[in-house]
Amino acid sequence: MSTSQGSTGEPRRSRGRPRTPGAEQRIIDAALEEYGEHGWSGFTMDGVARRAGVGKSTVYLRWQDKDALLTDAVSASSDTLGNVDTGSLRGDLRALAVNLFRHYRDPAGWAGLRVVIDAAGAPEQLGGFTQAVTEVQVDWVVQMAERAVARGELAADYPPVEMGQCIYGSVIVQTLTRRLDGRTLTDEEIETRASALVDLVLDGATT
Amino acid sequence: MSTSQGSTGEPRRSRGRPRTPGAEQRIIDAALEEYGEHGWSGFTMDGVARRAGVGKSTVYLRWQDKDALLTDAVSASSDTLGNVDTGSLRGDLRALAVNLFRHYRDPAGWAGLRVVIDAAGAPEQLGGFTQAVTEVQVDWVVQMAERAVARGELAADYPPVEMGQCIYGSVIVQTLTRRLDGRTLTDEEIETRASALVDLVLDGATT
Amino acid sequence: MSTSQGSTGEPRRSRGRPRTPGAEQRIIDAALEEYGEHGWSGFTMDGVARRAGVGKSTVYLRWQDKDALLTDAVSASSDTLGNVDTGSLRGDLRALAVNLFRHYRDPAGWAGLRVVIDAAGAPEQLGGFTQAVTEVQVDWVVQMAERAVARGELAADYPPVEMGQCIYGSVIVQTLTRRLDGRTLTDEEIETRASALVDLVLDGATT
Amino acid sequence: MSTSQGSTGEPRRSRGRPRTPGAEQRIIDAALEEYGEHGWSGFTMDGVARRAGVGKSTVYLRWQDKDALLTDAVSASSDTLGNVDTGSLRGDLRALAVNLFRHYRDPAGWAGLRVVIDAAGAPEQLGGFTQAVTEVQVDWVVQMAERAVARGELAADYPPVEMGQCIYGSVIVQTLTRRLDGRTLTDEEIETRASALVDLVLDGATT
DNA sequence: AATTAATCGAGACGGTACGTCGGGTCTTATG
DNA sequence: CATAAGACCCGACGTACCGTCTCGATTAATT
Repeated sequence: MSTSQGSTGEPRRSRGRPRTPGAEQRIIDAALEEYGEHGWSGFTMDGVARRAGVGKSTVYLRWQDKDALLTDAVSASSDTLGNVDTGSLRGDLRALAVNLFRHYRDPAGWAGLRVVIDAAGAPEQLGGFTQAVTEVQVDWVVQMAERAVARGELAADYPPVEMGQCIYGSVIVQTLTRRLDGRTLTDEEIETRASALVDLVLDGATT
Repeated sequence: MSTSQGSTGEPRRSRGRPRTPGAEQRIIDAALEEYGEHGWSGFTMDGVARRAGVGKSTVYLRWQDKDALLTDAVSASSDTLGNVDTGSLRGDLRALAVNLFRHYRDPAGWAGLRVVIDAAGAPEQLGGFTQAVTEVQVDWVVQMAERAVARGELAADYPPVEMGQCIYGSVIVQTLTRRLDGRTLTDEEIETRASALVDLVLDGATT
Repeated sequence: MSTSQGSTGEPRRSRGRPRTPGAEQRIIDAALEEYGEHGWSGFTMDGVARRAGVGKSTVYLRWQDKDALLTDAVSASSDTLGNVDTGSLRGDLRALAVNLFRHYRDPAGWAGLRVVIDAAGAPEQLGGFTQAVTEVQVDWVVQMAERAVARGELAADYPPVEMGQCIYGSVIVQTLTRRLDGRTLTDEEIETRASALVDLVLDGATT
Repeated sequence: MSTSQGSTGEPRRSRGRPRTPGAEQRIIDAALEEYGEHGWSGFTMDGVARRAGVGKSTVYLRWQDKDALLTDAVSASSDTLGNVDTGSLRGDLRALAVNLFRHYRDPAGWAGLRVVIDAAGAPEQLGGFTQAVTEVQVDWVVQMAERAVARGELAADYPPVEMGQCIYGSVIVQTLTRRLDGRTLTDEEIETRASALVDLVLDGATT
């Protein structure tokens, strides 16, 4: 997901001094912390560099600009949200919803949402990123649904994409609403809401 | 929704030169156009003032800062989204979903979403606004559901807030995804998706 | 000599807010002080702006870059060096030499010399400036010599430009040499050296 | 004159890879060319290293910093300026003046002047260098004068230092002025000016 | 009619952050 | 070991924008 290097396991060593190993991660961590503390306006490249104990040029050597850094920092923390397999569709969806609630509860996850919105507003520049974040998350639901179909829990012709969108979107809206009064959801609330959400999506409102 | 003055139809004339009548609207239009063309990073107050043919002080006389202007410009276009009454719950929800899709399809509505995200990230500053935008939209669903309960379409104990969150959120996620490849949804697609979404919410996935 | 405005007494008022009157001078003073304290490497635009109590944009609104500011600041302090008229050629030249010695003794004057050297190295960019500083100073000697010719002190056909170059140059070289051991010339030394210099130029070495 | 190592012809071989033979000279040449083309502001160590086809560390291995490199590059070409003996004082001085004119005409010599100015501005760091360049040059005049005294051309009590300063300084000022219009002196002009200068210094203006 | 006061366009102002660049140091793989 | 390459930290550069301010010029409502 990183902008800075291809994932091809190229063992080729370049000539000069190699890039400091820990720097990448230290910068990303610093970026998330800075964003969490100061919000978007107050998120400074100088601040990130200082907190990471790194020169600004070291940051700009790896990321093109502020957006690219935040983008990368943010997508690093949303990779494993959907890696669940509880044996039942309802269980899988509940676990996913809980993970999503927790992810968007903390500033890093929230920052990701901000970046996604930006990216969608300027798709020619950041298009690839949003795909990585958004569609991947919807995809997990598709995989869960396929397992459910294989188990006979779900009709084969049911399009699961809409379910994913509902769950993903509902979590966002609820987090949005909940952040307004300055507080965030407790773990118990998250469990309750996740169950209600999944029940609605699976059983419908008119049952 | 304007920040600058109460809506009380006060006919009282102040002493000095009255504010130029068209200015308010010209500025809002300019703001939406600038945002639509350049996105957030590229949306500058100087740019808005120049495009509106107005001095910067004229803008700052009416809005406190950049956020307030964008907020106002944006929320002016989202007031009537839920004013529908088709006689059936399914029809109401479909109409609402269609309106939401259309709203978030153009840059003005999209900008609103960004402002909401920002506001939620800094609730102490912009909290009031997000309430106006977010909860109001969910509220419409509540009213629709109440009418449906009165008509006997829906069980009285069913909590409609989740339905609103699902619909609202799903539209957001779908718009997000759709903006990625540089194109937006056609009206036909919107109709199809709105129906599918409402069916899912009303009937559930496991029917 | 200022880069920022023509000297034509144009009473025409421009439209916006007029430039703060004292700013120009405050910035120049700050520049000379900063240069005097920290030298060239250590002479910072941020430092100048801060010391002058002024934003950086205010500085860059008036001067194109660092060089232009230092150039202007420096040439402002060398305008009256040759305004002397003692009644005799020898007296005039002595007064000029004393003034030059004193001028190059303090950091502001010295900075001017550096700028002149730079300018001569890149004449396409700063050519006009060096003329203002260098040739004007030589010119003073020409005027002194003309007065001397009118008084009958000097042969009419004697080219005075060489005299000016000798005096100007000798002061530079002596100041150069003297700054090496970390100390500068006292006023008495200046008087002595000025006399010796003028005597040499007027009477020659082989008298 | 190199900063990096004594000139003692030590035939002792050190242990590792020997220094690339041509590097020293290639770097010096590159430095002079870079200075000649871009002037002081535009003279960068990266540029020198690249032009010399050498790593930056190779440069810093031999010279302590930018000043040291330029200093060295520059002083290599000013060693033999005063090695003249024509048999008469007037002839010696003329030859010296001609050499000086020629020296300061090309960028290398000019760069030396710039370095001298810098050095005088920060004597604690570069003091030794300026002495080497400045006083040595004045010294030549002293030696010429001593020979002249021995020949009976000059009164024994006449202080020759002032003569040297006059000649040295006048050449600088004239070169300064001449570089302004983008052109430099021709050899004929140099001869003429050298003669006029020496005549002034030897015979005085009031003869 | 004269006065008063709010608003207007324009643009300078003090700040702050941007992304770039250069200096001088450090750390590798390669001779 | 020395070298070449180039990443590293630092800090200044010149630019852009924010939100404020100060002008002269309008434009009513009030004297």
